[in-house]
Amino acid sequence: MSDSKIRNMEEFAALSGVSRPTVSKYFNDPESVRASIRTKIEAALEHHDYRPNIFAVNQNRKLTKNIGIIVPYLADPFFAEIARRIETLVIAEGFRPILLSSHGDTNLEVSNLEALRQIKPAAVLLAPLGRTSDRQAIMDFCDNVPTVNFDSNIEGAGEAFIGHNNVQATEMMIEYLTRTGEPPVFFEMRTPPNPNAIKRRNAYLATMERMGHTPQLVQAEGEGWNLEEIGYETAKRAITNKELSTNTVFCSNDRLAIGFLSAAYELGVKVGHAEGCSLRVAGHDNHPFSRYTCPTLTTISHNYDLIATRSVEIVMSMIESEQRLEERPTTLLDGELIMRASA
Amino acid sequence: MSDSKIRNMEEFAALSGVSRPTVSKYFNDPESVRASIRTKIEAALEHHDYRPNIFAVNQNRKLTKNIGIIVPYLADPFFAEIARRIETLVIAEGFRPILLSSHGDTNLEVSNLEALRQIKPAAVLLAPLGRTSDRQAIMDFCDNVPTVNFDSNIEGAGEAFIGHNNVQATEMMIEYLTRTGEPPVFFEMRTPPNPNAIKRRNAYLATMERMGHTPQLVQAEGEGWNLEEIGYETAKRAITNKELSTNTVFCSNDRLAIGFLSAAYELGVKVGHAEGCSLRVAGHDNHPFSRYTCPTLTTISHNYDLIATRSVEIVMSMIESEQRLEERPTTLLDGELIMRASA
DNA sequence: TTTTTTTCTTTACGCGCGTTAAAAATAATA
DNA sequence: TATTATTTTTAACGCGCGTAAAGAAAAAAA
Repeated sequence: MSDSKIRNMEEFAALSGVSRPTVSKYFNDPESVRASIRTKIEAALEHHDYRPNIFAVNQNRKLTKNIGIIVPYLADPFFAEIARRIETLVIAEGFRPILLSSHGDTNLEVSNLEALRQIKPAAVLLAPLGRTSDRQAIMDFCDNVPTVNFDSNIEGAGEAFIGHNNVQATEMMIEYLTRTGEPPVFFEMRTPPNPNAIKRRNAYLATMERMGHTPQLVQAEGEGWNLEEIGYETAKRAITNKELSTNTVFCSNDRLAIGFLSAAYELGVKVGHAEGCSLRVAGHDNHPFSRYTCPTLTTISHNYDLIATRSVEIVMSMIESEQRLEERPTTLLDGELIMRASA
Repeated sequence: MSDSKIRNMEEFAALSGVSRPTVSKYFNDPESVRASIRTKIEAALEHHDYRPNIFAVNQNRKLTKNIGIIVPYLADPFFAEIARRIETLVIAEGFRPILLSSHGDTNLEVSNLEALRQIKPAAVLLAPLGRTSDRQAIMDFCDNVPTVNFDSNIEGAGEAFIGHNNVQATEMMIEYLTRTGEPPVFFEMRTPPNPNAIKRRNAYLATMERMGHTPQLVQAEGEGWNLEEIGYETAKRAITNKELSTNTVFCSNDRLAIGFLSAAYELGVKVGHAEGCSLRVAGHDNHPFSRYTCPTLTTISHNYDLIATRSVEIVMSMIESEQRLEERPTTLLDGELIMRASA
């Protein structure tokens, strides 16, 4: 498979018996050269294992074959899972994904944007931090790089937004919980990092009002992305102090719910809809681990696959059409109720 | 902060009143130019926001400021967490981390290696898939790129290895479990993807023998990285069929343990060392979620920070000394017993 | 076979920056 | 102030490839 190392395209062209510009053409699109030539080049490739220098290639192109992906916190399995799917799709489309995590840090998000801009990506998929994002930096970035915003909506940022239909999902869960028992208390952070949480809170309040129930917000005080810990501590407090006005708790997201379940277990409070349980707990997101909590967590699934697929679809259409979208289409994906043991 | 866009270093040099070669020198090391010149350049930077074209820079350097990081499966919180720490350290050292996940796929691992090679990284931190890795491809890669192997040891690959002291950790846990109750059964996959698992199995067998207890392996048949599911299914089978010869289970890793706990809960088997519990379960890895399982998981912590810190340290010393290491130093980090409620 | 169309080869320039050698300017030392 | 050491400027080449123009060759159509 290999002989001597080849320095550059010039050398490789000589070895394959084809001129350099034609070889260059081949590497940009193998179909663009005649079959006979293609055979020659590919035969040479078998013996010499040459690949164009990626830096030289990118220097001479306005846009590269890179697609940037920024997520707010990669150690969160939710984003890890979405990133994984997006990467796979991007590779299948023949692009190279560049995955960056902001690790919950505003400055890192900004420098991730700067790093991507340098790389001249064909497009970027951006899931911003949300509340703590540097809005101006993001808007500037989106002016220069074709971007699709997903998960956390930053109004006006990017050419399109793909996110969750928090209203539909929240209504559905409240309806379910109320129909099968008591209306829920809402368990959340007072200052959540993610705007989805705000939408969910408002949807909770509106729905409860509409249904004629009195809402109750149980709020955690913490900051940051250590949501399980925040949920755990707050749940312990709320249960111990008997702060919950009903026997049903709707958590703003699954990670808080996981902390809640841990606290409940520790305090000997049995959770579930079965006999002998004193509390029901539901979550939101269908976290990869929600299937294995004790009890298994009733939650709302936001189809990972669809978010990934739709985002990549839009990005690809942007790249192909080579122009920005006129309006800013917003896709809100409906959630699906995942009924398990906890509620 | 910004005026007109600057095309290249030539233009920026003109604006700052310094010659281009000197500006180039400045960007490679600001300390290498006279203070008066530095002031001029930095003053210009305030107004014009110019940064050297990364492709042109890298094309003209043998090595870049990139440091590659490859992990086998980023959606696994264990690797997500390690990757996060490594990234942070790498950035602090003034390098740019390029994080790639193999998503459990041999071919993707190989193409990740190829992608990195193209990028001419200063060094690479590689956590391979393990059993399913293409050993030859990895060895070839390591010949060409200075690499540090961590987590899964591929014998002879890379300039150094940093991993877990599986023997010490396993012995410690068995000793603890035996001292506080019955000796454990070992719960694992028959064909684990990761070589650590094999080391742990062997350490279990050896330690049990040495202590004069009869070992028992309870093995899951699954393949792949969906460990919680595999643990869950196998635990259900083992508990239902009463396959466990003692009341204590030592899981090869925390993700299997999480599945185990879920199954036990579902079957109404109380887990823990407290009164009224019929089973003890321990894990291995101190998975980020092991703190929130029900009951909280007794496990062995492999200091994330140390793995990340040591790996980056070695990489940096390799880069600075500009030469390969003579031998292949192997660092095995001792585990720490994390006593929680499950055992 | 001749004409037309398509594709390839040759030649050459440009991308933005690293780097070097010689000349010029500046700083440090005597 | 004169001398020496250090840094900067000027000028120029090279990195590896994209790309454009003009002529040559091959394939397709007449």
